Amino acid sequence: MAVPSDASTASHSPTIDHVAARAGVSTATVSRALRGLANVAPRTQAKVEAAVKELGYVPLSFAAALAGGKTGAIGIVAPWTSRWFTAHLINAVEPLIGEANYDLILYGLGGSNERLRRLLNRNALASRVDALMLINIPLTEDERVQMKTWGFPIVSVGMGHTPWPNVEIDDEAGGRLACEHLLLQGHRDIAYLSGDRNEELAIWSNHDRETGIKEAMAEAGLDLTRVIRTAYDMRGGSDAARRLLEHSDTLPTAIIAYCDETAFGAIGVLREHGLRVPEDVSVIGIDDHEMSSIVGLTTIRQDVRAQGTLAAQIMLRLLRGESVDASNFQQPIGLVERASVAPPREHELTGWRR
Amino acid sequence: MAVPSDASTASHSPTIDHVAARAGVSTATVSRALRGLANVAPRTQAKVEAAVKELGYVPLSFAAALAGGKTGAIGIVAPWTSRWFTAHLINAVEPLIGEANYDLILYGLGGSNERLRRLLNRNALASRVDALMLINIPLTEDERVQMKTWGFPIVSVGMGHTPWPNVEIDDEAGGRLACEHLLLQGHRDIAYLSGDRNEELAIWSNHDRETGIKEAMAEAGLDLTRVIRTAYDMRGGSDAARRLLEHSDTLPTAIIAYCDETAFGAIGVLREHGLRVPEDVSVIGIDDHEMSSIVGLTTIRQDVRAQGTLAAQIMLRLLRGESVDASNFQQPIGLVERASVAPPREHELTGWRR
DNA sequence: TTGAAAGCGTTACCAA
DNA sequence: TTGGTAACGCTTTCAA
Repeated sequence: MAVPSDASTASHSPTIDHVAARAGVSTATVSRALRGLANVAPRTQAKVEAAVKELGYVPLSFAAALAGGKTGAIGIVAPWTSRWFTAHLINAVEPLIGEANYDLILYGLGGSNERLRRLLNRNALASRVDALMLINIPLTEDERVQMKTWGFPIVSVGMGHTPWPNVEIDDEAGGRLACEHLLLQGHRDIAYLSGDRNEELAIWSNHDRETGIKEAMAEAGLDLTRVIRTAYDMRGGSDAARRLLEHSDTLPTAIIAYCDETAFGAIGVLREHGLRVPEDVSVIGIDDHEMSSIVGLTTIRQDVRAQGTLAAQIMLRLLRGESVDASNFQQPIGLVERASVAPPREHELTGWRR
Repeated sequence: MAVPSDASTASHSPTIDHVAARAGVSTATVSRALRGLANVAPRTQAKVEAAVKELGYVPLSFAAALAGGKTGAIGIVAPWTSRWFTAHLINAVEPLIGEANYDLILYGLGGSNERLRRLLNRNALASRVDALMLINIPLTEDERVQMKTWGFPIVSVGMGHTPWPNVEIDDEAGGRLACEHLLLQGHRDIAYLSGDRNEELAIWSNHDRETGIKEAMAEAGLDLTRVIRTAYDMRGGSDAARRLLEHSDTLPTAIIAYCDETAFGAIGVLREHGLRVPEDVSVIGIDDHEMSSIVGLTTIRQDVRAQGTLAAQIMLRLLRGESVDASNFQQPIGLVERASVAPPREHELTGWRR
């Protein structure tokens, strides 16, 4: 490449060749010096650094990517970006990625399964990032096989896929724990405000929570007969509660919500209908959303931030070529008792009649 | 470039040259066909498309970036990514960006002013994206001048910078509206749970809201003497309320919170101290967070989603080379009355004594 | 420890 | 409407 005879005249950003000319060394040497490779004499290193500073040189990331095969970016694929779990996960991951000097490319899917398929099927992703974090992303067998050919680190959170490491909680245990707490308080008529079958992108965590609940019920000799399917957020919780009130002759004495946001939505509707929580209906969630302490919601706690930090650390290890010692990283959960669960009342409900 | 004689033998991803060989046309023609440029015969177009499909070819974005100068990515710079405003804004922006076939590179700053400076001062950003959206980002004059040389579309939300278009609400009017509502109810002793001076990254919206409040107070012949500075989130609200309770001999009759999340935090602490909202203290927020309807928080509503959509549309227009007809897009706000504001009680506070 | 030069996969220009 | 070919700015041999 031709180096302008007078670098200071350059109208555009300086290139590595300008730096080389300025420092009186070759392009290759600048490249090595800048990336901290061995075999660069201290004096040379200093000259290069000085030239870089004087020129205000910044490497063009995609030129480096083209030549070196590394993009300097990490992709995060998530069904949604603003719901509680994902928003907080991204927030935890982002500083670690930034400090490791990677860009974070966010592939939000707006809940669309079709957008996910398009993203994965075109191999576009493979050339755009050096590593991928999948947040609650289901994969078909074909996709999984194809992604293995991509040959860069993949880490998942929530839904796991062999052979990649996965950070998760035990959703089944979560559902069970929530249900057992209600049973212990004496509840027998329990409803589950579940995720929607059509919202395919979070289907497994929901499935597992439901399984846990069913198991706990079964152990108490009961059936989970009331399951309302709805979206995984506050609005979904409201809709579900509304349907529960409209289509049932009797009210359950307790409600388990897929997550805290669903619980909030449900509580709002219950109150609108003049029902008190927990006097008339108990409600328990899963997550421990910050708002839960304000609302007084009893819930099963999970630590998203810890999950995000761990997933990011694993990813960065893999990017450095180090290995990780397990493929499944299960994070603890626990019951947080607050004010939204109480023993069922024995007398008739006052204040609510269909 | 040499084209493998037997393309099907290619071990790695097919390149544009493979496609060209397969379709029996030149590289240049494939490039044109793929980008939908004019001057490609329908037959040729069809041949190329067929070859692309058979080979599963996907263009390498950074090779295109290097040659064509377009990165295919849009950057979003935001102080935080998980707080209500930003999370919802990103959520609104992201599908529009995705559908326009741009990647979204998220530069979260973890609230760190220093990270912002580093990001802007190295011209790295300039080469990584085709356009930039700044969410509540303050710019020094030097930075602003330098960024003008970047020569690609910039759109901001919240804090605006000439000459770029800005989407915002009138924060001053918001503060005023909140305060006037309280004054109308008869409140005279009002506290403002304000943002922290040290959290430099949202300082202006807070400043404006505070100004609006002061003006409203002044018009009623009052001074805003109680201002507690704290972080812009729930925890900040809790801290501020705690300090208010600990350091004051008397309680204000009403509290204006910088935003709804701050209000939630404050309400939690008030309740912990046995104080009822609104019987003992009225609380008003700004935002209309989804949780506000559950908590019954009176607030000043703003529509984040609309702001995000508008900002994204403006950005995409600019990217298409179209012009926008204004530089300031002010979005409406409005009072939402719920249950957290009531007239002040005349008698002494019961249930709370320092 | 350094330099010269050949790629990396695309776009853009100029001719045909 | 097409093809040949020189960039684009960096990394990576291979030799020196």
